[in-house]
Amino acid sequence: MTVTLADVAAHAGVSPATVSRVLNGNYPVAEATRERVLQAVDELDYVLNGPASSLAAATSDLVGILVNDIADPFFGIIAGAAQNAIGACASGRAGGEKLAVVCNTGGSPERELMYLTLLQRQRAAAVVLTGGSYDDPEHLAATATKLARLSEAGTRVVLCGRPPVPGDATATTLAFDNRGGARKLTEHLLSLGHRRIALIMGPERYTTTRHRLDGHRAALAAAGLGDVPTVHGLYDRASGYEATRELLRRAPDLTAIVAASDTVALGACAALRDLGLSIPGDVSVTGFDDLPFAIDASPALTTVRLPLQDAGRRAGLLAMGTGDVPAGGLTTVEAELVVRESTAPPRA
Amino acid sequence: MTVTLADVAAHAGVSPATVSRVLNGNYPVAEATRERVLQAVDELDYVLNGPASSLAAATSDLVGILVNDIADPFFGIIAGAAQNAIGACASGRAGGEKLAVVCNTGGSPERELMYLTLLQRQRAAAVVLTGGSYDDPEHLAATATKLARLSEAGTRVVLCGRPPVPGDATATTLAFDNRGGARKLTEHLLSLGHRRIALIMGPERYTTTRHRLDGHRAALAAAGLGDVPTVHGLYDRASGYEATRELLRRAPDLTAIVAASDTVALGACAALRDLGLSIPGDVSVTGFDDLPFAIDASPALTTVRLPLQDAGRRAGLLAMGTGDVPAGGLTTVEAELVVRESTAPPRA
DNA sequence: TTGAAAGCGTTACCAT
DNA sequence: ATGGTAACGCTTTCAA
Repeated sequence: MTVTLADVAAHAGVSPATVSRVLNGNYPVAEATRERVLQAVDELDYVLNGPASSLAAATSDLVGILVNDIADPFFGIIAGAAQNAIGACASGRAGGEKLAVVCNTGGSPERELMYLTLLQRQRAAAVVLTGGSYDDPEHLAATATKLARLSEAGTRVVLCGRPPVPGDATATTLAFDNRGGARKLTEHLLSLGHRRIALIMGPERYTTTRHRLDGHRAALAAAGLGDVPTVHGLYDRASGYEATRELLRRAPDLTAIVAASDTVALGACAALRDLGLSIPGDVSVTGFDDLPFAIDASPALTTVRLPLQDAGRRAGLLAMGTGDVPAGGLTTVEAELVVRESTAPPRA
Repeated sequence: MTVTLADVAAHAGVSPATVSRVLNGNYPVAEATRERVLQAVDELDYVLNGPASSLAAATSDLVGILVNDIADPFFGIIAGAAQNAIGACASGRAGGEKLAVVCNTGGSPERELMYLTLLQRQRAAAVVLTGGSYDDPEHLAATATKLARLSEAGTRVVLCGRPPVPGDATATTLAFDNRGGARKLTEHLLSLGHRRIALIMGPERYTTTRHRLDGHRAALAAAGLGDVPTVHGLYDRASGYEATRELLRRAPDLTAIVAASDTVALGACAALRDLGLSIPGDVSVTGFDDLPFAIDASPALTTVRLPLQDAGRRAGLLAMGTGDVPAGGLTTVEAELVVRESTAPPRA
């Protein structure tokens, strides 16, 4: 029925082993034989049987990239960059192509574990976890265990913008400086003269949320300010919308709002619009580079994308183990918040 | 080293065959045996070997969802919906999960074919193609052939918002009415009084671009208007930005611009901002529901999401072959453009 | 209801 | 440089 490697071998007048070697390009094969085999492959329209190959080799060419929300461009950019980087790693099996795929956890710990199990089942070559994680001891332990199993089985683990796993040295970690980023962002707002600032943060039990909150508070404390109005929500547009209305109800005289992400900021802007507040002027929202008040829209976009793509590229390369690993093994890039500063003027 | 099915069998005091049956839940197994096996699985922390399973069964639980641009929320929403739908198909027992993954083609025909080959190699259970395709005879033929091969090999093929493949009856098609949508959108702008309209379209050789262009022209012709300023670009933000500057250079008195997608519209707005044109007032941009001039922001969001999610849900279900297929076998949903009407007033 | 055994298509080791 | 051939771990008839 379907064409097998043996068929190709017969057609080319060589042994299956030789065909395998040609396809994988790992062992030396005479140029003449090589061409004959390749031609046979072409003529028979042969496609390697992945499962069989993976079974025999005890590894597959699948790379899973886990994201919290596939509808959020933030993760899209990271995932795309990682996918490109991985695709560029033309090394390994037949054709060298890795199958880089994106898995959407929806921010659910259960789904995350499910995907990890599914990838483990596939004997994935690597898994890349992106974004913060739910800061629950039980889930953290379960994840740590699962990642350890994956490592043992030969799957490379990469953490991108996600805190390192406590007792694990095998995972490659690409950390974002959420705390430092949040601090700088807040300092920036303060330097612009803002004093009545509010925060729309992510879910309370998220690692990124905690770290950023630390940073915000540090900056505020240094400026002699105490706690500011804060609302916790999801990293989505609806949360930004609701949070903003809630914040302005509680503190109508705000001059600046910090949103947890671009998508959240979009919702915040929609709320301001609905409330009849213009932007800029009455209230500034920081966190998104595509809004009217962002002075340097184009440069900002570049600024945002470069570090992220670079992060993705590195994550991809590290995932493949082909190199370029900084000496420390741990890279820190600017927090996303930092590169999205808004320079909107305070109200008065 | 790693735990195998045989190990589980030994631990449970049954044969490998029985373990397999329990795991797949396809054959009747005595309840007592079943529990014993499940317990052994648990105790040994056994994870099925996907490749081996796929090899023996000649099929895998992998479902590939191909998108043109993973950083575009439009595709993110579709992909997420499809993934949810597929995940919800908990057909069997602990082994019933499908591995729904997203592949980013970047709009490149070559990458699309590469991913299809990679999925074919994996003996994927299904592939879902989303969005328009490059309208080149050679590429179309290559894709058609590849999809035919996939079908033959037992992989279900679903086209979501993508034109049907000419000589193919096996693929499930979920079509978007791009032509009708574009027509209605244009009519809407005309009914608001706009006469100086410009178009930012996608790549010229894209199927969706052609169909939409047809619709726009039909509406314009019916209103006694001839060709309007038109620029072709990619479906991304930068294109929207450049195209808008170009259009306003050519026709400074425009009152409305139709963008090819939300992302393109974002770029258009950035350009207007940089040119010192306020929104709304001087120029209206249609195509995005998150901008200040969109009157009914929240309802619009709902309106947008429901049909898309529904589309995704159906695509997923069809992909799994579990049902709910409309009698005709072919479903038509509103074009994305239609549900994103803007009601911004014309300039004067 | 359960067990035994024959594949499934590659890879990799061992010869040659 | 190439061929022969055991694995690889599971599914699935066929028997019992």
